[in-house]
Amino acid sequence: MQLDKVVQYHKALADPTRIKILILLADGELNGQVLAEKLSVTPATITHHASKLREASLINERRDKNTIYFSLNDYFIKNSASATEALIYRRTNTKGETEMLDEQQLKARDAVIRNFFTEDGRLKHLPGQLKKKLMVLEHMVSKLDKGKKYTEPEINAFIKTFHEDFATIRREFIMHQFMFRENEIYELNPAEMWARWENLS
Amino acid sequence: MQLDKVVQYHKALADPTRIKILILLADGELNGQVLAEKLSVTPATITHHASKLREASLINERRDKNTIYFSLNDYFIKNSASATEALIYRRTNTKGETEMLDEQQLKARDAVIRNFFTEDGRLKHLPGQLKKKLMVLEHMVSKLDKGKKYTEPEINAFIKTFHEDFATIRREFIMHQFMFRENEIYELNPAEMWARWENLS
DNA sequence: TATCTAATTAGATGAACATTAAATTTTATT
DNA sequence: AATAAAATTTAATGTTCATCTAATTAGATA
Repeated sequence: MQLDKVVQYHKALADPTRIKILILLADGELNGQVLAEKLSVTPATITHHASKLREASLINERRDKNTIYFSLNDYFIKNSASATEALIYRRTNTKGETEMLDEQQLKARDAVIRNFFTEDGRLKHLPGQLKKKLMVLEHMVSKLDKGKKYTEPEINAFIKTFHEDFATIRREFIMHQFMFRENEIYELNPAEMWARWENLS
Repeated sequence: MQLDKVVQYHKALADPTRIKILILLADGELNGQVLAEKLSVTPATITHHASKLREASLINERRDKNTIYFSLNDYFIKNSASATEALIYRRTNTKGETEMLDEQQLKARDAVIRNFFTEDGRLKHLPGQLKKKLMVLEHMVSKLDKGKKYTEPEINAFIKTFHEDFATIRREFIMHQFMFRENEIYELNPAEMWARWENLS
């Protein structure tokens, strides 16, 4: 269940030492000893915090000889927050207010789809802007069957009908929780798809 | 220091029971007993969690006779996350991606304003949709002087130039933190107004 | 005033967790 | 093979915290 993920993410950020680590890493990668020095704690403490940050996908690690350098996983930091929101405001838009803005939103989405896909339905490239990217991902994922389980090669093949770089896009599917992965099997997130980017805004 | 605030906010969300409370409140206000019942905990536990959520400004409370009803503080839930980001990445927006959607957002806002106000600037009614409501509230509040202090009758009179139901709208101002109230004196929230709903999207 | 209901407080318990020192592991260097 | 450097693990300690029960407070009603 995704509740655990959200809790885990916030736990990771619910400690001053860990926040300070992230702030330090925002200026560039650092190794454990240096972090320990700067924060006046022992290396063991850094190891401890690093594992929590790693489990929440907030940092990356790179080994060079004996030394492990930590760096921010900007991507997750920027996007995990919206997962909380999406969890809290899960329900679809209940009130029947279908006014102009909604129509414009629909138009905007169509424009984005037309803009980022070719006539024969191939993806040109992933949008940089979060909201547009979500629209694009949602468009692709909407072609999958709800409830059906897919193997990784199947998912790869599916994505390749849109774009060569299946690895990146597959990662985006997971990261934005359009899909779940459980022991090598992929499945669509049962939540309403449209609610995703509409509720974010 | 703002680090504490950020840590406090994430601590508030770093517990499954509290997340569940927020999810329940997303469907509308509930009192302590009902929450306790739905979550299979004692009322004392709810009191405990409510105080944490309150300290992080994630919920509002309303008293009716013996009963206290809790509701979401949507505004804080949506915006506190970006405070974390701002703390970690002190620098401003680097990417120059100014594409179509932003322009459409501006157009959309204008459309909402035109839609909910008459030609002579009166408010027809408050939108039900959060985003639109924020636009409408911001539009009104932008006519007030930043830094100036207002008495309650002054605020009421001001609101009545837009709409008869000053009580509701005044409450909305406070609830969505466009204004502060401190011993019967009202004042504009010094935060940038535009940042408010733009950051939501 | 007495009574009812909802909420809060106080104190207790057990689990989770941040931190450290000391021992161990990993990887590279001589 | 021996040594050095960085990271990790282990075990211990003290703190924070979620939860409960029982007692108390606050507000409303009869």
